[in-house]
Amino acid sequence: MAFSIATWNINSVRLRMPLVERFLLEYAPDVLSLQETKCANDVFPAAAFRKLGYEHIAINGQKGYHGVATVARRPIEIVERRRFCENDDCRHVSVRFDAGGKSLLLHNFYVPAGGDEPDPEINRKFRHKLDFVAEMNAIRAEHDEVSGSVLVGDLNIAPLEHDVWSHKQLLNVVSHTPVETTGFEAMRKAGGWIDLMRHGVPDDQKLYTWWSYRAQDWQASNRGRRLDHVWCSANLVPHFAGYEILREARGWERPSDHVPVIARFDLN
DNA sequence: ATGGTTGCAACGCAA
Repeated sequence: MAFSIATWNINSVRLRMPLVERFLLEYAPDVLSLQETKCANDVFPAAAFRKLGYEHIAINGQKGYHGVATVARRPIEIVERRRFCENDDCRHVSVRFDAGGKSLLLHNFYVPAGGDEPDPEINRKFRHKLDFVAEMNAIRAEHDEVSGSVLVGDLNIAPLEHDVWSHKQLLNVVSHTPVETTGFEAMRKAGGWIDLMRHGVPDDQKLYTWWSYRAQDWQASNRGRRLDHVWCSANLVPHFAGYEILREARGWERPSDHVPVIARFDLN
């Protein structure tokens, strides 16, 4: 049984609902996790998702900032909206659903961006980001014979050298500093998570999911970063059937600065 | 070396 999970930082779900519709109609993932929905739960465009066949919706939103949502064609059970760093930011929602005889736990994360100054002593947003990633150590890739875990989202860190357009030039830029990338990879491994976007892909192959709005021509300069991720528990790796970074979506009208990533699995 | 853009919401802040 084939199924697919997509993740996309949409940068305002209400503003970009036409792009979401286009994406769902063309690619029809079974499950879609969104980040930066930027709206409170009572104004989330649930009716539009239902009309597109995504009748099962788990949201954790707030007015104006952050916010995550997972929508699905199949029934999903909301598991948790976890708080991190003892504040009320809406940055996580987890759901459980059945797929091909297995019960899957799907975490959807929006990790703090961290501001511009990569010094936790003078930049509280960077401190918050480091603390948030440290707290993610509690999120483990739980699995047994009948269950598995997937973690997706905008994690706002590009961990490997070729996850950015220039390793050297970004070493002191928030998202690729050694303190971030080291803590990030340690957290991932401690949790038992597999980085599926690098599974079977050479480490020296460039992978980007985000291109800044500030470039004059994002396509020509191609100064991207891999900020969006798909992880899973080890027992799902044999069922992984490949993935796609939807680069073209960066060129759609009024785009998000992130593009969707679609991961495919085959169970049974 | 610097500044470049976008969204929210209604000013500057977050990204």
